[in-house]
Amino acid sequence: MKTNKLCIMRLSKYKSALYRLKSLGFVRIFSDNLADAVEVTSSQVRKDFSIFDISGNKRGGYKIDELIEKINTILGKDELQKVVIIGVGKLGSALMHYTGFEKEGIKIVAAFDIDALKFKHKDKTPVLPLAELPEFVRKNNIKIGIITVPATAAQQVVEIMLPAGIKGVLNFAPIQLRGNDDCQINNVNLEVELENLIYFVNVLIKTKGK
Amino acid sequence: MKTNKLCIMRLSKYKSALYRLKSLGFVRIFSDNLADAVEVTSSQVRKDFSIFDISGNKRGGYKIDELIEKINTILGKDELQKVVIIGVGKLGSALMHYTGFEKEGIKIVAAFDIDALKFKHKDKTPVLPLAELPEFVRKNNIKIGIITVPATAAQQVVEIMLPAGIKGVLNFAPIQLRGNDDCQINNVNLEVELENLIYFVNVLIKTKGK
DNA sequence: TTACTTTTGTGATATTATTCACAATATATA
DNA sequence: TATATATTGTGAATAATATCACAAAAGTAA
Ligand SMILES: NC(=O)c1ccc[n+]([C@@H]2O[C@H](COP(=O)([O-])OP(=O)(O)OC[C@H]3O[C@@H](n4cnc5c(N)ncnc54)[C@H](O)[C@@H]3O)[C@@H](O)[C@H]2O)c1
Ligand SMILES: NC(=O)c1ccc[n+]([C@@H]2O[C@H](COP(=O)([O-])OP(=O)(O)OC[C@H]3O[C@@H](n4cnc5c(N)ncnc54)[C@H](O)[C@@H]3O)[C@@H](O)[C@H]2O)c1
Repeated sequence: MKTNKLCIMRLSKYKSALYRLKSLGFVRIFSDNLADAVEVTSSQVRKDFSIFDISGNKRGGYKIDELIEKINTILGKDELQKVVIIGVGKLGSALMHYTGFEKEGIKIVAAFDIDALKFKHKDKTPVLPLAELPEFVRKNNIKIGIITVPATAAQQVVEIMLPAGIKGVLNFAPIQLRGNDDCQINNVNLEVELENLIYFVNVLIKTKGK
Repeated sequence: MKTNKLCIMRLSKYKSALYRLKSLGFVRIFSDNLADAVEVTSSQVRKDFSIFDISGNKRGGYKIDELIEKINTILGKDELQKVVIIGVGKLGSALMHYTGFEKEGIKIVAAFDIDALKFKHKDKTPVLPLAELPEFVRKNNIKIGIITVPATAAQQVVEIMLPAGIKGVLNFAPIQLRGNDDCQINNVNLEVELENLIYFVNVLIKTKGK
């Protein structure tokens, strides 16, 4: 089964579009509609589905509920995903208090910091000393961590997370982190995102003549 | 000149690596070193440079300062980029008070909201009523906006930004926004990023046998 | 039932991105 | 100076990804 990152990202987007379409009263959907919603071609949608043996009905399209179910299974969303955050600063606390992840079955169960002023042992989502991370992660069988510490601290945080058993990291520090074969590290680099946008806006302005 | 999004993103990453290498005392650099820093192949690095007619010295590599300069020119970073934020909630204010963008020549000059409690007319980076956005954007010749409003409000915010002259949008609301030919909309969808990570972690765990 | 229409599912094809591989050449060395 | 060596720059080859295009199936209508 050939899969790639972009294809998996599209599956997420299809799902999100499906929830929206469902809430609008749709029960069945065609590859065309989904394509419009996610801004890809309809053959892209069908090809993606075909990779995962998702099939619909010729002429009848796809049943939204079944489709959501199937995509969730593929994405591994059968059970609640527990996630920890390391670094409870501006960005870390925004993410920590964001409720939008829960509807996707993602729950932030704890956060960690080295600044004693941030500790909140008794909160619903506690903020704990970084030193307690390994034990917490092992006890609660956590696989995923979000890094929102300064760039200078990020690699050293990874070195603590790996032996603790973390298998996936979403890193917001603007630095390329090194994992190992047992751990997938994805980076969200907002500086890079903004620079990219600026480049294409400049191209746009130039080609359109202001 | 053929360019694509990934290539531009790599340029940003090269630049960021170059700053780091420079601060470590390096003056010249080889495609190999950059490749390591950004985790791509050295031929990828050279190919990217070749697309933009960036050339080094056979056997002598590239001079870091010149390289940074050239990349900045390509990325359109000759002058300070002024950016506005719409939606001063948890995420919006984290971004607004983040100082890391300034070292990249990106300055958040104002933010907008509809909640009167958020307004800060006198702050260094003011928070203004959304209604004032068109005038502010025109007067200050702003081209880039960051959207951090709830998904339900995001499209309507775009409709206000487009006629005001915004040419590039970085959208954090988990919804596919529609722009037009005059405006580039890039999405940062953290739900999708997390789901993607979860997928690949599951694959990893399965293939490695726990 | 039959004819007609719509939409899927997927090989074949086209496009795009990456890597290979090596001639050209700048630098270092003796 | 000549020789050896490392590194670039880039076409050609390969790999990855997306689109095309159409037969097959399923629904609709008469
Ligand atoms: N704030 C933003 O909007 C934004 C935007 C883009 C990127 N980032 C990146 O995200 C990261 C966090 O940014 P921020 O603005 O929230 O920073 P911040 O300074 O507000 O917060 C950083 C937090 O990390 C904690 N910390 C420091 N070292 C630690 C360690 N070794 N272990 C655990 N915790 C540690 C600090 O105590 C602090 O609470 C940075 O790498 C930044 O570059 C932030
Ligand atoms: N907080 C996070 O960590 C996080 C993570 C992922 C995605 N997001 C997305 O980012 C967006 C913002 O999230 P948040 O947690 O900061 O939300 P929030 O509720 O804390 O803030 C939203 C802000 O937008 C303002 N607003 C609402 N409608 C507006 C309008 N029409 N014009 C201008 N301002 C308006 C509100 O007054 C509020 O200040 C949401 O779309 C959310 O889904 C947030």
